[in-house]
Amino acid sequence: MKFSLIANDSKSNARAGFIETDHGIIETPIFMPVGTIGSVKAVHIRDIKESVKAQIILGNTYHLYLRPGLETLKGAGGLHKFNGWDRPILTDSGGFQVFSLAHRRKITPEGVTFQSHIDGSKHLFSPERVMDIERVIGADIMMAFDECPPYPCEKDYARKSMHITHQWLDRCITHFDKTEPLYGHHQSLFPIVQGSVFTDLRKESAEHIASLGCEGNAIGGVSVGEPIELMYEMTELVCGILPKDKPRYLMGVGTPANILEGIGMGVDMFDCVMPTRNGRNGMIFTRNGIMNMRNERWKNDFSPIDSDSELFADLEYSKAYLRHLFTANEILGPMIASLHNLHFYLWLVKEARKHIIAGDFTSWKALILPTISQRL
RNA sequence: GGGGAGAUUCCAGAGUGGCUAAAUGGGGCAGACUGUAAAUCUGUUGGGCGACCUUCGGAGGUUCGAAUCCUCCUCUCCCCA
Repeated sequence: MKFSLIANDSKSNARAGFIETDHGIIETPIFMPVGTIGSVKAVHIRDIKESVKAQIILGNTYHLYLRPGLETLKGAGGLHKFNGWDRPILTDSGGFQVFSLAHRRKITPEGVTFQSHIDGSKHLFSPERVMDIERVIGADIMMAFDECPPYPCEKDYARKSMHITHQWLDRCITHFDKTEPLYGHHQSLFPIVQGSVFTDLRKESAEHIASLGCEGNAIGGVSVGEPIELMYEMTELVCGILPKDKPRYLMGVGTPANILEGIGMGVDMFDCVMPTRNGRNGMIFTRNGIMNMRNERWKNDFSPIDSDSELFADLEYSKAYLRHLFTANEILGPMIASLHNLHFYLWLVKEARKHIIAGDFTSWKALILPTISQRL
């Protein structure tokens, strides 16, 4: 994997570049659609490629390990072959499930024991095991196994959790170095900065991560319910410490506004379930603001969903029709909204990249931010 | 013609003397959602800011008090001829 920077914004820390992987180039800053179980929910892979124009998608180690399972993934020849996505894939390690499935897991120094949410069976996720699974999945970018602590969280706990994450990281790196890719393409390992909302812990974690010389670095433990100001504060602090010549990935973020702010701080990669999950729940993001498509106000609005968009669905379907699909609980509603939101997110980061290169990112961001954040 | 069942708030459907503006669904309206246990979850749904006012097919009655008991009326459904 190779990361190259082609432009730096003069008024902010935003930068534009590209990542070269064996499955193709990723232009940064980039948004990565989330495809937890090997599917970006409600959207065809073909549409992810041709309409959304995504350059990399996510998969999740925990979910894919439980279902379909390693035998199937190995039999398919890895996730790329299994789901038909031939571009880069990043897999989250299951660290987020340590947080989101907190009531059915137990953390020990060895790793985390999960009780499957599917059939109740017990599974040990150790750093070594997670590396093995991510090798089987075959992701171009493998995330280290971490603990994502909740918010709020006591500082003592945050410190302990961070140290466990660092220890696990050592074991991840050791095991990663000992193992080989299974399908002939290069895989990279990204470590994750933790430290909750405590500046000294974040600093310590970021410095530790920065010293390891990995191919890219991630900021985790954000967007878990903390005030947005704290998320920004932590992101800015950590970006100032992580190496400039490696991609920075802000995990789980976020709203369109969060992403633009993150880009301004020097983040290169984002992922979030928001465009798909909120889309399935009737919320769509546009360059003119945010709409709840279930609201009565769209009932007789026969104008296109988004006349500024180039997406076929945005032009061919009306707001009234999309509202009808949602109120009728018709599956096409979530499909259109998910497609639309992903297309918008990818448009947003592409536009940001364009303005970084053109040198007017900061003024463009200031101009667009209030508009895309408003409720319609 | 004979016998039986029933009419409840937008709909379906509980409730059978006071704790009932009335369970529960559905529908409607609104909100939440940030490395996905999510096509999920939450709130609200007679009027009024309020002490209160108007509601359970219609009219009358019993009672301190009725959607709930009685009388008549109107309408609906089922079974037998």
